[in-house]
Amino acid sequence: MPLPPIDIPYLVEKGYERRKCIETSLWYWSSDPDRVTCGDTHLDEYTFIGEPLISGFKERGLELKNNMRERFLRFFQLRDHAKISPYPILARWRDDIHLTIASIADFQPHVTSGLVDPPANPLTISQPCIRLTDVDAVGHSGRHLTTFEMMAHHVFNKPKEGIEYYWMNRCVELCHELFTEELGIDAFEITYVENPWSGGGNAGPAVEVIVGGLELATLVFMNLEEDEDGQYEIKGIKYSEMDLQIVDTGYGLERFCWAAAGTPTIYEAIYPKSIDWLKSLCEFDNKIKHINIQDLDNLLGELSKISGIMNIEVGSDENEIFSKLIERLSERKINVESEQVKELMNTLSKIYAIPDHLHALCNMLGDGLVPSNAKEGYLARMMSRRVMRMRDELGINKTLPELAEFHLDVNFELDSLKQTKSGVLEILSVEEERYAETLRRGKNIVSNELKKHSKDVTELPDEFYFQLNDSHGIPPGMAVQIANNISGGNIRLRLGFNAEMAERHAESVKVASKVKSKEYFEINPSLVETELLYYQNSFWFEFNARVICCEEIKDENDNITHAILLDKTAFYPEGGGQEPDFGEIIHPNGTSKVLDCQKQGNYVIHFCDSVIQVGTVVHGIVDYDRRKQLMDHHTSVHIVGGAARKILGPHVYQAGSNVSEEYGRLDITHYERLTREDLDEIESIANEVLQQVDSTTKSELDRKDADSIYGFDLYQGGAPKTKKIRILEIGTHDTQACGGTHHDVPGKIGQIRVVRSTLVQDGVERLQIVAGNAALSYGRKQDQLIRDSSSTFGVSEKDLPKTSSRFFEEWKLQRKKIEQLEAEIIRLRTSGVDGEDSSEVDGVRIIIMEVESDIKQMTKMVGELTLDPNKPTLAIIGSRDKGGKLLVSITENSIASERYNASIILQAISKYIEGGGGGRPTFAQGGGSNSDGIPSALSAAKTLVLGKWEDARSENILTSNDIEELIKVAIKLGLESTEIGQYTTRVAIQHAIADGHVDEEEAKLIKKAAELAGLSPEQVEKIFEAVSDGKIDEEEERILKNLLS
RNA sequence: GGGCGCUUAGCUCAGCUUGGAAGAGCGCCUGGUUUGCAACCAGGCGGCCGGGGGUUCAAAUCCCCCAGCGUCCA
Repeated sequence: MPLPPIDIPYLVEKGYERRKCIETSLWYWSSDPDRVTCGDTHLDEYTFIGEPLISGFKERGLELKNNMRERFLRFFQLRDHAKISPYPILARWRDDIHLTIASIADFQPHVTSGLVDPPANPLTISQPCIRLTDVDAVGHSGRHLTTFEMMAHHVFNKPKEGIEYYWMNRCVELCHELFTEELGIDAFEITYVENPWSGGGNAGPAVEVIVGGLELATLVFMNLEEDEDGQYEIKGIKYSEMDLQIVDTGYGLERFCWAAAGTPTIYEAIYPKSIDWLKSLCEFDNKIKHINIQDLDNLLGELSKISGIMNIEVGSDENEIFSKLIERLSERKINVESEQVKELMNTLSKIYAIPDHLHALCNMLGDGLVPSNAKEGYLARMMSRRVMRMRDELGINKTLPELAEFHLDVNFELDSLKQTKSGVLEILSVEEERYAETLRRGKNIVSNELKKHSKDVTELPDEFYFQLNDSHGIPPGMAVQIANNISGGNIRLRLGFNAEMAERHAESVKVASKVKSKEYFEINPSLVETELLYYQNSFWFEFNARVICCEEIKDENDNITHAILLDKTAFYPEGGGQEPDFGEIIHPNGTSKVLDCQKQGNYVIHFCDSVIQVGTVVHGIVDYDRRKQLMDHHTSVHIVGGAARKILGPHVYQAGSNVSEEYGRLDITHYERLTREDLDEIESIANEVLQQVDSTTKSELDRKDADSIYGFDLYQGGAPKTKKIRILEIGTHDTQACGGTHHDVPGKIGQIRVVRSTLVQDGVERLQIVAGNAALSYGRKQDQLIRDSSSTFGVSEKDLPKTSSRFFEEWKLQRKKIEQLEAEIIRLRTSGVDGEDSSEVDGVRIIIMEVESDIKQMTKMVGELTLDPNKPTLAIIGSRDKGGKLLVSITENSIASERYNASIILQAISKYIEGGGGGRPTFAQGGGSNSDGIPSALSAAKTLVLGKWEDARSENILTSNDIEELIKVAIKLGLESTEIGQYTTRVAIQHAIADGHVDEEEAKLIKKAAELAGLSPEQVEKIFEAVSDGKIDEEEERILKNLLS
């Protein structure tokens, strides 16, 4: 069933009525008898523009925000709410969102799930938030912001435990008092709209508080949780009541300020100095001079009123919006042209959006975020690029750090930031450089694309714009501008293109799959949870315990056969980046090796190589050397992390870590590459800590207390998921929540070396650390490397760098020398080919030879042979290299290239090496798998090109089949000759003699042979007559044999 | 987390569609020109075409895998 109607006796008392909105059909409460809408419809325009609804606030900007916030918080403090300091804007205590998007986000999921107590109850807070979903509307609508403060009062009721502070009625009462008594808003202007809220697995009735057409607050009464069998249904999802009943309110600080200022847009209320500054920087007055607008403020006010009720959404058609705007304006007797308004809005929207974006950016960076091309860091990059793009479009000649510095000075309380001002500016300066690089590359790509089109092209392919945007970060509008700058052309973007692109992106969005934690086997929940001895003392290595479960299992590691649970253990299971303990378990029937150790729920599973009887008491022994080394590395990781933060700045945050026996690995966020000097400094500080900090402090605190004592930098190892938090303090150097095992005395580590750093992701550097014994053996290994290398060179260790670079230089010189000599050999080889390898046919030099070179040298050779146009040459060379290589090359544009075709010749001869090949008519190469066929291939070439058909037959190198094939090729090439005629005739005669029979074809050939043999016409005729009867007698055979010789 | 693009000379990049002798511009070196510099002219040096597999006679080019970088979207 749907939620029941809301009953608010307090409002009834105050003369409010519950009515149904004629536009939205939502139920709302109002004390204005004439009201027919809920207040938040396209019929309700802002009533406060020029006539502030909240009185008594003359100031603007930061001061206005400060005073308004103070009024709000004090109001609730005076009514039994504890004031809570705002949480960070980066929601690092959560792993489902990057940014804090609402005040309630501070308490999710740990408090809202009931796991952890709230920091106070009831409480009030003003929480800075960032929401980037409507980023495109910022500056255009007059009210959208990406960054804002959500003021709130929260209550966490637990009726079952008798904890009940207040619920719906009192909440509305507080809200109503705040608006009417504290801020002096006319009750007639306020409507309360019922609109159930749901999200993130929770839901409940909710009331939107609309004042003067603007939603100033939302009061949510979260008392439902998602439940398939639940009795309530909201937006198709079923819910049931939960134990916790939460009052979740949200009051928009900036909207309060706007309602108090009555400025045309929200931006003028909160960023007035920035807007004035930007206007003067881009010479706004000059820009709008030609637009000829009489009363700008009036126009803007009306525009804002209209756009406030028009619900401008991203992707809606720009032209349609503007024509509607013009229509509405003319109804108000303001006559302007569409183009004028468009131009004005295009400029103003950027002037409005820049301070908003800078505010979000400074908030993020101020909280220690490092820009990146992935994850939360990308959000900062996106915002900074938006700012730079708008700045460039306005023609403002200021760097990003300059813009940010002004913004920080004017709109921020600097001491509230974690990051230093210079840190923020330095990071932005790096971002600006990277943006310039992206732009430069983009220009290159556009320019290359233009080369593909004619000069008067007016449209570029869609695919080009899509790719330029998605892969190279250049939006279509900018691409067009760049293109026109380069070509001076008249390229335009197709209408509706941007909307199409947004649609395309929407299509490609897929739902991310949830990762399930691994289950090794099903554990009976009645079994007692494992008592963790390693937390009681991290140097507890031997213990007695009782086996409570032994399960036979299969594992990748063949030696592991059984999973064993004990009632208590000193074996540390893999977790928090620390690898598991190994060791052995001694039991009455022998000793089992512990080869792996994992945690599942609250159980520690020991993976062993043999069975142990359930119920037996066993003695566990943890491998001390391994554990000591793991602790050396793990504690070192914390020490190095603290040292890096000291050296590099407060933005250094742990982005992951891994601890093994060989080394420790620590990923930290940082905005530029680390130098060896940086690493040396970090290393030095880390080692100082070993000297100076006598002992570490380990404690276990309630989440609520840990948050308030240490703050949220505590959770660098990941979002905490438990009620109790284990904390490791290393003096004043570093404090972290960590479930790993650690030294009590840091000095026991001995020494720490930061071996190297690598970039694992944009904005994340990985430090590799060795400590304790691993540091010692690392040093030894390094020494060994140097000893080995220097003994190879036969020099002392200190001469190694000098010697190795000398050797390297010499090696390069000698390699060059070898190449030169090889070239020389080729020249010699090719200049001396006039012997048996070379001959001449009708003015073309023919070179056919076998060489002992690879294909690269061969190509150089034929280059030498055929590049001279004064010496028309056909070169055919073969080599036995790699299954046989053949190369045919012909001097281009010469009589040789007219006569021969390299590709055809190559194909005719490459079959002798059982291969193939191809190429151009003047250059062809091929290879095969039978290098012994090279001589046959080359003599085939000789036969073909030199016409030595007789030699081929008599020398018996080629079979008659081969020769017949070659003859076909010769005819294809147009290389017919007397000898081909003679040869084919001879073959015909032989056939005739052999089978004692002559057919018509053979007869003709024999006649031709006779002619070519120089017989007189009479003799020829006689022979022809003799054989043309189809039979051959003895006399005729004698004549034919004569012919053959 | 997902999509797309890129990786070739010291630098910036063509070449890949359609496999067949690795290119251009800048820089560097030598020479010419010049009082000298810049500019110009001629010549030269400089490449495991990111790594690994595969297809093919033949791969910078086609296919698969990996890495790095970039970029858009979550």
